Amino acid sequence: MYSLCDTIERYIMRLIESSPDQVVTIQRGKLASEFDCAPSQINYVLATRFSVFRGFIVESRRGGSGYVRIRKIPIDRIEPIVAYLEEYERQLRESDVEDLLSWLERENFITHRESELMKAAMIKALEKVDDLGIPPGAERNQLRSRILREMLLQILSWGK
Amino acid sequence: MYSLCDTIERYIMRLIESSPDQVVTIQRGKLASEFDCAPSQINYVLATRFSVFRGFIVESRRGGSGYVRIRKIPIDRIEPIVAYLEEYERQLRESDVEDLLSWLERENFITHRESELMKAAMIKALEKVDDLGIPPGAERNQLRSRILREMLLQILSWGK
DNA sequence: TGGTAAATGTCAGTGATGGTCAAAGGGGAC
DNA sequence: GTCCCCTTTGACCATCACTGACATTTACCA
Repeated sequence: MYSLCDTIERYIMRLIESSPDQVVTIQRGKLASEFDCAPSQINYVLATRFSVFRGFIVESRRGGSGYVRIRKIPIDRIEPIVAYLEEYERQLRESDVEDLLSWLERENFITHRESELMKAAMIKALEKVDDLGIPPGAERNQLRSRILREMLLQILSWGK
Repeated sequence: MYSLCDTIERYIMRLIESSPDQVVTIQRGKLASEFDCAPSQINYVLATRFSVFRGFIVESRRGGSGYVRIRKIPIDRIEPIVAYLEEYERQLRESDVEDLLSWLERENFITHRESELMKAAMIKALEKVDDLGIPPGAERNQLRSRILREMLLQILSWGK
């Protein structure tokens, strides 16, 4: 039932976890031929599974001796996250929210239950509010951001 | 006389019961062709027989290697929440929210932190959303109600 | 200096899933 | 027979995985 995408994700994740610095450097072409897939498939995995909202930073270099480096972001303070969110407020999609929450959960800022609660408020509750005059799109994403912002500030006040 | 709906229900139920974790993962298309019916029939079965109110959680993923996962949840003493949920579908003032949350907390349905999170989403976040075209009053109360509803459903799925 | 080989990035397109909703179908109570 | 509620279907939509053509960047060497 696992897709190739899932398999590659778990492979990279294992590499990172077994690294002392939570960093791994790979070569896109080599990895692609190991898994017998198109090189761009690796980019897809990186984009969907190792995004900033999931707590990773991906750097790369092209050309001769090029590489892709995936780094797990260490967080011990949550303020930078709030700042980051305020900067990108207008572009916060549902999937970004989900990714961020699972990151916060993984880092023990919030419990699984708290994550589920927040998801309910920011995703489920906003799925069908057209009748309240809140159509899908920018406006709804902004409302979502407001709710997230307040909840994060609440979490911030707890400390870790 | 069993309907197709009943047959599929019992089939899924057997799968769940014979699973150690009370979880089963299926593919909508495959199941539909096994029972030689429209795929949406599966959705109907899920919606009518495996709802939260009957003690199940259904997750799914679309696209290639998509799936539908049905999980049985332990439910215990959740009737008061359901009752509240159905009664207060309409509108909720801030004070209503406060009252409900302190009750839920007192009854150990939620923790203090969870209560604070919910307050952040339903009170603080909705204090200044005029610029998003959501003026104070009925409309905002309805939005608050939607958020509460989804969060309560989430709590309900946890049991106690 | 400039050209070439070797990497990675981007993006739109395709196929495979599952979701939604309105409308048709069917069986029992009366 | 009629009505009503539950079932069942089909058309259409949304999402996800994956690919391939093409673009961009870099190192190295003549």
